[in-house]
Amino acid sequence: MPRTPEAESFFHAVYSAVQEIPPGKVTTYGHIAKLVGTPQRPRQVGVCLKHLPVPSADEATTPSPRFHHDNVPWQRVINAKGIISPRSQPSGARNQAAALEAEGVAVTTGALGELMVNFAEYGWFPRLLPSEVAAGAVLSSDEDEGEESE
DNA sequence: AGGTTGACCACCG
DNA sequence: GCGGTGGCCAACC
Repeated sequence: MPRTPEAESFFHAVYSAVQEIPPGKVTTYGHIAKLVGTPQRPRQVGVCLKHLPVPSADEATTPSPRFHHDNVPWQRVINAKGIISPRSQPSGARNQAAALEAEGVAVTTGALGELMVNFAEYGWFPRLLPSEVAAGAVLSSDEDEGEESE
């Protein structure tokens, strides 16, 4: 859990943004960082997910946190190389891969055992969060899709 | 109270 | 295209 109010709001923003990734899609830490207005801190996005609280260890005694492991689709965030971050133990990445496959995302295994997802097929990279668009943010009509066709 | 680590990334050689 | 570097900042020694 964050120690300072700013950190808490940052965590909050990150979790909200991650919740907007559609099922069956993936994005990157860096993109989430951009979406929340701090493009230079992809690293802290990873920190946020790492510290994602468990749903409710004891629902009766513990105040259920607004964001937790079960309502924030952390598995839909991977690194900019299209690889599921191995972080420290491969088991974690395997677990994440399984969660993605469960929602229809194809995960391929590289020569070195890296678990990869094809951005061309599953990538989700909006300029603005859907919720912000709904809130009235106006985007210029000069949209342009720079989709790299693999 | 100071130093290191890390679910990262863009940039340069 | 790969390896090193700098920036970022919360968590953890």
